[in-house]
Amino acid sequence: MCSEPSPGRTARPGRPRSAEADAAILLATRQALVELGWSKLTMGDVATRAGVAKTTLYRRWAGKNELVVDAVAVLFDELELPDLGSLAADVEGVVLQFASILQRPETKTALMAVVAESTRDDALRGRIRSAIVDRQKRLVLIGRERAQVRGEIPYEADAALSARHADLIFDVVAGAVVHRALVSAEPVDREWARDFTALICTGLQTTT
Amino acid sequence: MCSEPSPGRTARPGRPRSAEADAAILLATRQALVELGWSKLTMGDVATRAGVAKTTLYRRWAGKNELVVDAVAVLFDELELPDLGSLAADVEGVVLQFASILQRPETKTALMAVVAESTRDDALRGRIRSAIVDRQKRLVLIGRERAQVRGEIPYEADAALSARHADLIFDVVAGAVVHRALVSAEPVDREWARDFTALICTGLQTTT
Amino acid sequence: MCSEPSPGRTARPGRPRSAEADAAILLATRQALVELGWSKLTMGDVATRAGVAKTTLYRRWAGKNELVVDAVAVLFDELELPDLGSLAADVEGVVLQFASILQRPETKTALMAVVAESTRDDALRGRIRSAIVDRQKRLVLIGRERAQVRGEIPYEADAALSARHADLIFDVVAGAVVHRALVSAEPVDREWARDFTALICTGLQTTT
Amino acid sequence: MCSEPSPGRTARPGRPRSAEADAAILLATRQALVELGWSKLTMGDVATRAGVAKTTLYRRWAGKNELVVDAVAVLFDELELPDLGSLAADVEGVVLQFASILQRPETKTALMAVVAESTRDDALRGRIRSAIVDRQKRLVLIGRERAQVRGEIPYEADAALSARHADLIFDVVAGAVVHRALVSAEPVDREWARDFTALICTGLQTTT
DNA sequence: TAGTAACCGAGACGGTACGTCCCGTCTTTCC
DNA sequence: GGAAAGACGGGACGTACCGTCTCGGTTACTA
Repeated sequence: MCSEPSPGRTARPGRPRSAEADAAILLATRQALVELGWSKLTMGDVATRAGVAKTTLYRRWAGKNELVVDAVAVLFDELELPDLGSLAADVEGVVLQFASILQRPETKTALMAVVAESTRDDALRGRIRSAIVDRQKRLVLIGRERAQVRGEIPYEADAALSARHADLIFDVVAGAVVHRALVSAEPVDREWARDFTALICTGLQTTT
Repeated sequence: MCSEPSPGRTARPGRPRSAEADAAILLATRQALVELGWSKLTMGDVATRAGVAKTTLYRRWAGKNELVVDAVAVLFDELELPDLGSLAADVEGVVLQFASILQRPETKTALMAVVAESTRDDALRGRIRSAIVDRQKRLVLIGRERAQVRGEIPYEADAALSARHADLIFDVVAGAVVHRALVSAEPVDREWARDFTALICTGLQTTT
Repeated sequence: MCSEPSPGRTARPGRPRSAEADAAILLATRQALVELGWSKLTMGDVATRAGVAKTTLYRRWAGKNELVVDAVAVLFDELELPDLGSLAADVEGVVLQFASILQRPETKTALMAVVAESTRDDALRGRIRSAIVDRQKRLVLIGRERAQVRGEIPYEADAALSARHADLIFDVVAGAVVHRALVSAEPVDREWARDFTALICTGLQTTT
Repeated sequence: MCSEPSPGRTARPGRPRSAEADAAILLATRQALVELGWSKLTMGDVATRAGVAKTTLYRRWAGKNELVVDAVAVLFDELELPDLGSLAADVEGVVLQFASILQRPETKTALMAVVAESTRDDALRGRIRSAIVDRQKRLVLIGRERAQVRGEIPYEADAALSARHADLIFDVVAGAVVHRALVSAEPVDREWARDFTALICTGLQTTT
């Protein structure tokens, strides 16, 4: 979760940290996010909800940002990309899946907040990237490879170009969904997903 | 800036609010954003920088969120859409312009933060929309009409469909740029803008 | 209270209002003292109650202390000392009269407060003395002279000694009543007044 | 000082309150009273002087009134009543002792102020009574008993009457000294003490 | 089976910022 | 041209959290 100093050498002296406390804290954090939102969430309140002392909390996380990233990250583990038979169907599927996570009150209030904080905190940005962003980007890579296998989009031999293209797709898809959901504050429903897919799929199939 | 209940009835009794104070506060807010970032910015500090009492601040803005939205909003006024001769060139141009605003330290740290807050505050969302978002959406409408005149994209007779399409384009363009700049934290340079334009322009020309 | 447009003769033009304002302010001050007490009374509130601008208030009084002294002072004008036939009866009478003023909520809360302030403000002390204290001390002088005429207490030829004695009596009587009423917070009723009179009257008749 | 709910059960969980902080705060309060007086004394300033956070102050005292009562109360602990051989000498002694405390700048500015506040705050009045007033009333009881032993004043068999008489004496003595010192603002010197003693001693010896 | 080291809860600590109230002063406009 | 209305710079309020620091006590490995 946080710091595993020596994964093989689990035998540190003294009493080990309570695994239950970890789970209770993360759960309490998500509940507090739902009820209070990011800005009203406090460490002390989370500690109380989790039935834990504040010190226990600070022993594991450096602050609110880190705690919330970890608390929200697990929600992105449920992302999958079932093969729906075509590039368009896959894009539509991933858009809807991503949207369903973004609509949850805990992610809605937390995601933009930690991103905002990360603009001035490199360590936090790294944590967000590994805990949240990469979990989504994985889907782009999978879907792209699958489309190449299907022959819907061409192979790109140059690895660098290929990565650049994947990043572009990721920013376009994730950015559009986030913007629709949080800035425009309109629903990301099947209809919008279809419109969006129609807009970018021709581009996906013709560019690199 | 705040509320002008009756624009014609300017004659309220008592001493009128200082217009200089307004300007000084907004300037001080932007400076503080640059130096401290969103989370370390405090109302008291802004007041001190502006040479103004804290009460003067609270008389005009309900809190940090509202103040920052107004302080940052003016930066988006500089957005223009010169006719660069083609749809692709226009898209590329607006992407780069938008990106240049987003790269400024004051917008970078503030924009995501207020969006995050707005997920739990409808009034704030409305303020963001009118002060910032709509100022950009205007460009989409202009560019779209211009492309229709050029014959690059078809006319859409149905006004509702047309508006839906414009909203989609806006979410895709703005979302992608914001995501690239703030979440992925990679530069939105001419190269990326070209790649992005290439990706979506075919879609723009064929859909709706 | 403040503006009476009632009589029909509204007297629109002209100068007045200034004399009314004085009375309205002092009345409002007493009402505020009753409702809020000394420490919660504010200049702005008094101005509002009096239907007067704060500036009008500050033009006449330097601050809360001075205002309250003047507002409360008039209450001491009603003090009288009817000749009750004997020294003891006169003492008892003055004790009860003084007590009845002290029991009023506006004096109760204000008197000790301005005295406390006066320990660090000589001008205020002078104002209290002339506006309040001397109004009470007058009764001691009258009662003493009357008792001398009756032959209950001896004449004192030495004016300085005489003044010293009068001051002593004043401090004992006023001090005891104030202490009973405000510090011990017990009622100064007829019974207590009789006990008090019994205690000091022999002393009064034998000393100086 | 504050509340010791169960003197035997000293083992409350958590970090105990700092006794040093208590002492530092009370000392700082007295110093601030001397330098600034009651009305200019602020909680924040006291905290700073004591090298303590404002919250630490508010954790122990509800406000300025309560704090000042406790800070000043200890000064009254030095009151004693040495047997000076006669009722008159004892009265004169206690008057001078009491006066010497009242002349101190910290008591002078604070005592009347908290009494004034206590007229609208029953809890505060109780605190003043137990922390300050009762400490002095003790002396009356001692001196009275001593005089009875000496045969200077008669025994009073009725306990209720006896208590009433003691209260009366206390109000007269304390009230006169306070009034002389704080309202008349004249010195309570040996001469005044002698005059005062002469005035009331005959009464003391003949009544009740 | 005794030590010992790190854990645990509770809660006080020095701080910072909050948003409000009131101060006493200063415009501005109206009557 | 005096006074209402009300904004102004300023200071203190009492509160909420911050992240740290004792406390007394518990837990589990190690000697």
